[in-house]
Amino acid sequence: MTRPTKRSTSKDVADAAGVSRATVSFVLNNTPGQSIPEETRRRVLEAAERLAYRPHGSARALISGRSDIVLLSIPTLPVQENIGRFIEELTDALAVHGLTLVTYLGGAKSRSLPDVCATTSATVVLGLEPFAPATVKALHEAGAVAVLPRHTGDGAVMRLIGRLQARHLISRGHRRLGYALPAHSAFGETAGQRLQGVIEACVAADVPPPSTVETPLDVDGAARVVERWAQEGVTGVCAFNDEIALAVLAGMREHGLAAPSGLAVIGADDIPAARLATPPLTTVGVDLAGVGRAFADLVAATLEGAERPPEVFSDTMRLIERAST
Amino acid sequence: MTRPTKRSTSKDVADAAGVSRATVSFVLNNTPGQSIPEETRRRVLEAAERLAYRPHGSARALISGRSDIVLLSIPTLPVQENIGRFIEELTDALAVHGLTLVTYLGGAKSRSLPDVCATTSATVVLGLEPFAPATVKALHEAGAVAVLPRHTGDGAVMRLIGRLQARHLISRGHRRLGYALPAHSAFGETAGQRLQGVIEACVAADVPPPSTVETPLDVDGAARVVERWAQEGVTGVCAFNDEIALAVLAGMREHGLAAPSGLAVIGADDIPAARLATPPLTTVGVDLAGVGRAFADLVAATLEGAERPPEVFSDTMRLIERAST
DNA sequence: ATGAAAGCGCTAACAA
DNA sequence: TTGTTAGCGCTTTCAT
Repeated sequence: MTRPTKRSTSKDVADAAGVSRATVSFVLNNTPGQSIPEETRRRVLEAAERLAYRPHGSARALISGRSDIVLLSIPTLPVQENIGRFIEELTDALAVHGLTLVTYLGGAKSRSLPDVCATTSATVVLGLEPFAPATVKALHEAGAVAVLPRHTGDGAVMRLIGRLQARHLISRGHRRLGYALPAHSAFGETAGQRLQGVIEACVAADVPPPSTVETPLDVDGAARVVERWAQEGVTGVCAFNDEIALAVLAGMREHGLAAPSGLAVIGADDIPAARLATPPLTTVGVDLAGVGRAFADLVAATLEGAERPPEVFSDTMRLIERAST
Repeated sequence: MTRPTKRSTSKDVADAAGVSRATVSFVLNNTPGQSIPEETRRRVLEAAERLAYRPHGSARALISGRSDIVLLSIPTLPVQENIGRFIEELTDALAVHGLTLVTYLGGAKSRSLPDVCATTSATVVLGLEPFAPATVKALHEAGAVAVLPRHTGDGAVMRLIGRLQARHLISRGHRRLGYALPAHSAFGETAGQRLQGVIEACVAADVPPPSTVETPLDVDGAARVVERWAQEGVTGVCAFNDEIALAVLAGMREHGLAAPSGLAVIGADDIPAARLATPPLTTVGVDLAGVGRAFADLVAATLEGAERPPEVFSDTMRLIERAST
């Protein structure tokens, strides 16, 4: 069963079809500028099919100097349901360009990303946010042709999420806002960027900046945070994400508070549990599919040498109003 | 910036250290049976370090006939937070054996798994549940040396989850159970297996089998399901997973029912939102880290040729009792 | 229209 | 102890 069924090579196909390996290569790759008789072509194709021939990825990569592999690095924990949608869409969109996406989810003791890049022979390395310059350099030295994203405009997308949250609360008449930050920041820059967006919206509306508190994912901890906001006169809270918003809701319950009257709460990311919360959670949803497609185009453009490619990810998010605000 | 900084080769290192490529290879791989003078060894190591040399994965794979790559295939949607923990642990555990784990999240239009296996030159292909025999064959033909898991004992782990759920409810005195199945079964065999475990526990306790209903992830739909159970005299419900359990809770609220008095509810997977639900959700947690390590050992054993490797994943789950039951 | 041959970066016999 | 060499599977000139 673990029978390493000997893999068929281009030579096997050539022999089976009674031609040379070169001819096989020409046929299978549709190499332009070669006129192969229809009969030969058919024989080759048939033999390849019958032998379940698949070109050897390593050999191809070795000769062409670049593989068809795109490596997506996801640093750690925040693998939410939504990221799956994003990856799926990205996979499909990249497949159209003949690229194969695989994801590396580095654990704690895990090897460095450049190492992974080298052993997988990845041509492109993708991240959720830009890599540090030193990492970019190391990745190139490890064989990466392109490393993206480059400059997401200082987290423009993330800031936009924050702005959407705050503007909604402000438009509802809230003047004193709270911001629920993740407790143990495993979210990199993201948390700061979303918060920044909230602050920007406050400034624009001439409202004081939010009372920002790290909010743990347990009822008691969240209850203490809620209490503090109550003392400060906060009436509306933006949470870094839906999970934290759920914690805030749970903390409120401890004090007999209900949203939105006791405290208006808005989350971000639109996870499935948000719709099922009590009350249903207002949140900011992102069109992951759209982002995935845009990202794929960016990769393709970069690989083709476009020097200043689009990098447009706006128009991908919208406010989803539910009962919690 | 997309400067494809020319990658250094083993020849570069050899030149820099003033030795031959073979010597470089011996030193870097600690090839046994070679006595290299400390001085030479040092020079080679230093040169490799300075040039940021990393062996070319494709070249290695080509010559050795097998890469160090393990490909984990996750069919679709159910990428919950927890799977991230599992993957991370698996990554670390495999790294100890010198293996690199990457994940393939196939989208809709995406290429076939054997294709991905061939282009990535993966040596091992992993799935969350056993692959169909035809797929296994195709994967071997695509170059996979091992394809796992083989036979999870007909979903023994999944059945165990179901048994744990039902036994808990039964021990609480419930005699008429409900089972909340996912509405659009994107969960493959898993759903049926967990349900099977519930049925087994019912049989063992001489309780009628559960009233099984597909439960949508929205409040109204779930409310209808709850109503039906109420009519049937169901007093305790096992949900396929926590998300669905959350939906059941939401549906109950529509009828003014609270858990556990109105209906006892138990989920599975212990997602973060479970703890934050109203009331906090009793669930079955799986020690993902443990499963990850066990899986890694299985891979290593198989690669080393052990014909009937362990495949033990029991002792990895436990009941987490909270207020909903 | 097809075949022969070289070579991608690396490792491992085999020589020296 | 170190260097020379062949060859992994494939693509691609260059001859035929």
